[in-house]
Amino acid sequence: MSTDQVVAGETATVPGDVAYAAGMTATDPASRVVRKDVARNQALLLAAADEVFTERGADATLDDIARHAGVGVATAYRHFENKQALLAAMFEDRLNKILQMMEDADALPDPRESFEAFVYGVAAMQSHDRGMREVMRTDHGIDKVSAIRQRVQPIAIRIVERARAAGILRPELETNDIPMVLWMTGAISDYAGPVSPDLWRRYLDLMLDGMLAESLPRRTISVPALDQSQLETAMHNWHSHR
Amino acid sequence: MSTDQVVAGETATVPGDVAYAAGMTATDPASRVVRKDVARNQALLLAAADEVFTERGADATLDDIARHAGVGVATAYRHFENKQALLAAMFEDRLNKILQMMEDADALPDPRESFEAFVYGVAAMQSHDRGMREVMRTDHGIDKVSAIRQRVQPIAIRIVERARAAGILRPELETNDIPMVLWMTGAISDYAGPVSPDLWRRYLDLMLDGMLAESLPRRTISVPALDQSQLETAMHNWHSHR
DNA sequence: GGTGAAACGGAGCAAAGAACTCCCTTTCCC
DNA sequence: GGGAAAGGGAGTTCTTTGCTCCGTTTCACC
Repeated sequence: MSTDQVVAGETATVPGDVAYAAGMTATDPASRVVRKDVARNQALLLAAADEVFTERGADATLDDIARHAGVGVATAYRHFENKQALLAAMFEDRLNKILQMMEDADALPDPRESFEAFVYGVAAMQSHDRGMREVMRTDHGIDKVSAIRQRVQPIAIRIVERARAAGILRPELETNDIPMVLWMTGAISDYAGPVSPDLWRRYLDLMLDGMLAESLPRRTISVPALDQSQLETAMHNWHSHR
Repeated sequence: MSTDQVVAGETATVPGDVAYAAGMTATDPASRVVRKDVARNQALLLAAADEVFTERGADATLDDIARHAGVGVATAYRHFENKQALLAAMFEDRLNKILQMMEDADALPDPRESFEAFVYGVAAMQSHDRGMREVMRTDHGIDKVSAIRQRVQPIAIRIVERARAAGILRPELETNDIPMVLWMTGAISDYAGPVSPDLWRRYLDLMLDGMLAESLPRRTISVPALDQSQLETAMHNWHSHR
C-alpha cells in the first residue's frame, strides 16, 4: 500500500483527518489519543481493501473486505463512511501509482526505452490487478480521479511525441491509440489472467510490431499461446465473471 | 433472423416442435391448427429477442424482450419456457452464423484471402452484436452450443494451417492466437462501439501487421483513432456497463 | 482493578432487480 | 355463439447489496 501508514506500535495521535475517514473521527482542534484497536483495524482494513480490490475490483462489497480483514461490517463502515469513499481511495491510490510509473518512464533519456517502458509498465501494472484495470477504463465519476487523469495525459503525449520525433513509431500511430492498446492487454488479462498471467505480453509484443516503425526488427515473443486446455478453462471461467 | 420462420398468413400447422418451445405445445401425434395470434406473437417475440440480444446480450430479461415485442411477459414464457431456453436458441443461432461464415472463408481458393476473410469476417460479425460477442467468449454451459463449437475448431485450424503453408504467417503464430485476437477486437467494440462502430478495424489492422509474415507490406489503416471527445464519451459510458 | 466512553460485530433491514406465475380478460376457430 | 386456448400484467418469490441498530467488548485513564 502506498497510502498513509497507521501502524502504530505505541498509541498514536490522530492527524487532522485520515483520507478515508474524513469528517468522521475529527472532533476537536485538539489532538486526541487513538485507541490501539482502532489503529489496528484501520491497518487491517486498508490492507484487506487493497487486496480485495486487486482481485475483485469495484464489485467487491464492504462486507467482503470486512470479512477479509477479520472485522465486522460495522467497523468497516466506521472507517470508510460508505462504499464510494473506499472506492475513491482505492482508485486514487492506483492512479497515483500509474502517474508515478509514467514519470519514471518519461525521465528515461532514450525515446524508445521511454516509450516501451511506458507501455509495458502500465500494462504490467494492470495485468495482475483488476482494480487497476478498472481505474484505467473509467473514472467512475470520482472527481479526484479525473483530476489525476488530467496530469497523466500530458506525460503520455510527451512520451509518444518524443518517440515519434525519434522515428521509431509507425507514422499513423496516435497518442489516443495507447489507451486502446492498454485496454486490449487488460482484456487479455481479464480473460486469461487466471490461466496464464503473462499472456498479455504475447499480444502486446504482436501489437508493438505493428505499432513501431517498419524498419525496426521484429521482437521475440516471450510468452507461448494458450494450449487447448488453458483456452477451455479460461472460457469456462468467463461466465462467472458475468 | 436465420431461425425457422413461423410467419404464417394462413393458419398453419404446427411442426413436430419449434426449437424454442420444445415440449410445450406438442400434444398429440396429430397435427393441430395453430391460432393466428400465436403465430403472430411467436414471430414478434423471435424478432424482438434477436434485436434485444444483439444490443444487450445475455443480460436482457424476458420482460425486456416481451415489452420490446409488445406482448405480455406471460406470453413470452408461454413461447420460451424460461430464459435459459431463449438464450440457448439465440446462442445457437449466432454460432451457426459464425460456422457458416467460416465455411465460406474456408472455401476461398487463395490461402491469404481465406485467412483474412475468416478473421475479418468473424470480427465484423461480432462488432455490432453484443450477443455474438458473448457467444464467442463462453458457451454458457449450453450443450448444443459446445457441440457447434466442436465443428468450428477444425475449420479454423485448416484455414490457419493453409495460410502457414503458404508462408504468409509469422512463424510464431498459432491457431489459439486467433480467439484471443478476436477477443481483443470484441473488447474494442465493447468499449468504443457506441462512439466509433468500426474502430476495431484499426486495431485488427495493427495486429495483422504483427501476425502476418514480415516480408508482406504493411496494410493501410482505414479507420482513424478516437478523438479526445470520443475517448471521453467511451470512458464515461463504460461504467454503466459494469 | 474499576469505570465509562468509544469501538466492535453481526444479525437484520430496506431497496432493487430479476425470474417466473396466477388469474381474470380477450381472442379465435369451429 | 360457445368454449378452449392464449393473452396480459400485477404480483410473488428469491437473491443481492448497501447499510444500520443495538447489545457486548475493549481500552485509556484513574
